[in-house]
Amino acid sequence: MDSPTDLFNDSSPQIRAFAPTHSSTDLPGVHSQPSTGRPAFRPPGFPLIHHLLQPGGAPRRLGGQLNPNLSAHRHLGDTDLEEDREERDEHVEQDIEDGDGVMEGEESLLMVKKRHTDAALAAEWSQDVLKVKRMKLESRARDGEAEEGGRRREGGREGKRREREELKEQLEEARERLQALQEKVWRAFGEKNMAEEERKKRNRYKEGREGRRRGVGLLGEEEITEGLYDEEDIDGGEMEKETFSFLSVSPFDSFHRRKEEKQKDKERRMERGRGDGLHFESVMEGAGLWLDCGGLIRGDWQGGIEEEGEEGGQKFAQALKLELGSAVARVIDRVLRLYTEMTDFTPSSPPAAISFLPSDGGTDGGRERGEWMGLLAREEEKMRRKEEEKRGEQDEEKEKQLQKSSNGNSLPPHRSEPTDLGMSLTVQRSPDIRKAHPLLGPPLSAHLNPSHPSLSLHHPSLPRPPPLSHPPLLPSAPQPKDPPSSTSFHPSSSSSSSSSNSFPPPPPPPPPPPPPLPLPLLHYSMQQLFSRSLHHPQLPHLPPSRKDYLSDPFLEFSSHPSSHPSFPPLPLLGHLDPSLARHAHAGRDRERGMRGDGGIRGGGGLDGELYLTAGGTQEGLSPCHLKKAKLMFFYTRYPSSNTLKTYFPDVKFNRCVTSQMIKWFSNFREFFYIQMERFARQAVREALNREGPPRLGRESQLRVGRDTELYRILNMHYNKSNVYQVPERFIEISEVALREFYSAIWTGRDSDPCWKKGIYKIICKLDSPVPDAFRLPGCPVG
DNA sequence: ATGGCCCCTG
DNA sequence: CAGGGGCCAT
Repeated sequence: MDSPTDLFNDSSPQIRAFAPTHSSTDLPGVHSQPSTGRPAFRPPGFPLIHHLLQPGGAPRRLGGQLNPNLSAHRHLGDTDLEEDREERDEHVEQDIEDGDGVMEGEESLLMVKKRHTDAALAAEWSQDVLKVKRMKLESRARDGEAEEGGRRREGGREGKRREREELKEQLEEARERLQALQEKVWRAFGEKNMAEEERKKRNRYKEGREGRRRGVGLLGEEEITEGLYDEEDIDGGEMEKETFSFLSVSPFDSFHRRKEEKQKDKERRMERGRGDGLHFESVMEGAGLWLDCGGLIRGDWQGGIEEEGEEGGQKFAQALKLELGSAVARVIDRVLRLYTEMTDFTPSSPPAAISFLPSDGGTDGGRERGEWMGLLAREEEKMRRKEEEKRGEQDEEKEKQLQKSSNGNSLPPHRSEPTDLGMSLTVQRSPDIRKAHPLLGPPLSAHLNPSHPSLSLHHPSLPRPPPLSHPPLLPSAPQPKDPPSSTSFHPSSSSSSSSSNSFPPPPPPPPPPPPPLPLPLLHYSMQQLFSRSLHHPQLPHLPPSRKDYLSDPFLEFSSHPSSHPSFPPLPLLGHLDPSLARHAHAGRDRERGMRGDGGIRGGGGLDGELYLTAGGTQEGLSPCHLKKAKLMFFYTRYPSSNTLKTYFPDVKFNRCVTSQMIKWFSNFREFFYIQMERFARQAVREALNREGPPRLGRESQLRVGRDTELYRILNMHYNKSNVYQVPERFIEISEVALREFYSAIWTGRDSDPCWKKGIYKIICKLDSPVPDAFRLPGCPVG
């Protein structure tokens, strides 16, 4: 996984160390492998915090008297960590051999762990830190004394022993505290939700920092050591490792016998040293020594192995602790910086970075991740805060959108299609057959024919000006139909003409009717608003994108050989009506968004339908897809499943979806043929009623001009919003179907139960290619 | 047996 | 427009 930790090479070992894997190699005995050429008492690579994270872990062999509690918590370490550590500090290992290092490790552990405790624990922890610091000071003083004692052996044996005992007591106390903290941590982890955890972590972190600062007041060298590693990440990493090794108990496991001896010796010395006062001089000496611990600890530690190895180890451990504390902080800061930089560069949800953060307070995983979380508490917090902010913003936006969409749902319903159909049907029954059926009457054809050429010339798409340059042209464009002429001869002029007038002119089109599906509408509204909010600011920059996503495909489409330019460019639509423009923009935005994976996307539609989808493709079909399918029906009445897949790239096709879409087209055809049959029968009746030779005006009458009722009905059904120009090809095919039906009815073939199949075959062959614009996801037009 | 289509119904 | 039944081809 790509995490900022990868950028920080020195940190990676620790990350691995936190891995929950426990292998037999973690056993104490395995740690000292001859191949490594390391001393047998080489400390294991147990992460400092590991045992904290695994409270229930199987206790290992007791690691000697010094760390009974710790050993109880001991858990198998991580082989990787061990390996990494093998390549590094040896002095640490030796120092760990001395049990005194455990305390230091515990402190570090606490420092890390404190981030997982709640505020109260944090306070407690601060106290602990102070206490440990004091212990450090004391031990330092003792160390100094010990060094001096090395020179003047004769004195202070008893004092030493006393010191040791004190140290031991303190250590025990620290361990107890640690245990308590650990328990609290577990409880907190189990009970608190993530938000609380994060908040508390922040508080804890603050407190920890404060505690550290306070500690600095006592131990000035901490600051200095921090400075040491300010520029040296490697050193910091080493220090981190050392810290972890301090916690590890394996040295005790491996050499518990030796430790016992040492412990006894220590106690003896402690008792000895008790009598000796702590000299400030020695303290300073020790401090000075620790100042150099970054690089010289080794020698110091080597000295520690000797008679006073415990003391030296203690000193070393303390120094290490100090440096580790600061180094860890540095590491964290550095990682944080790196991480924040990364996140800054990828503001839109850096998955990798986020993934590395255990954002979800998982129980088990959270524990294991917890260590690293602790180390990276700061980064994590920042990241989480960022994420939270992002989420909060998104949620806010979603809520807003939902609200808006809910408001949008309350849009007034618009004229329903059944009304038109019903009107046409009533017209059909009207006594004036000529009016009701423009296809039949000679006067109708006479009127229609002359009007047609002019109508075709008026197609707005043909002389379409550059989208943005000539908005004024739009109003006249969409519907070439001439209202007066149509009304003059159109059947049921009163009702149908009014209705026909209402649908053709897009310039001030009535608000599109809300789709019958409330849920999709909701999604749509949200999506639409989302798109709008996202891209409205981009409107000034639209020209290029518009060209990429809209104009080009539609120009292609317009120049399609099989069809006249029937799809007005979206920019034009935008000028036609703000609402249409909005739809167009939404659709375009959607299309753009759909191309990307993972983005919120959905089918946005003219009638306002969008689906929020999680993946790159949509599981279900949205009203937008239905609309698109209807528009596609203008070109293909019998699309294959492959065709559908080609033109619905944003749909994740499965059996259900495919069958549903096939069913759509089946329904489209059904409606289409029903209308054809109906008008064909009407024409037949009219022709019969005319008493004249039906052939006379049949060819001219059986046509589907843009000014005919049949056209209006079809347009209403497949292009309800009338945003698209119905392809001329579709009109031609409609005429073919109408004539076929008329012919079949006229000749009485309709008596055959399968008489329609022949017509179906004919129409099936008349499918024309779908414009490439439909290959884009979403609706080609709002 | 399966899938596609048509037809009918709600 | 969806669902169910029937038919037909594979």
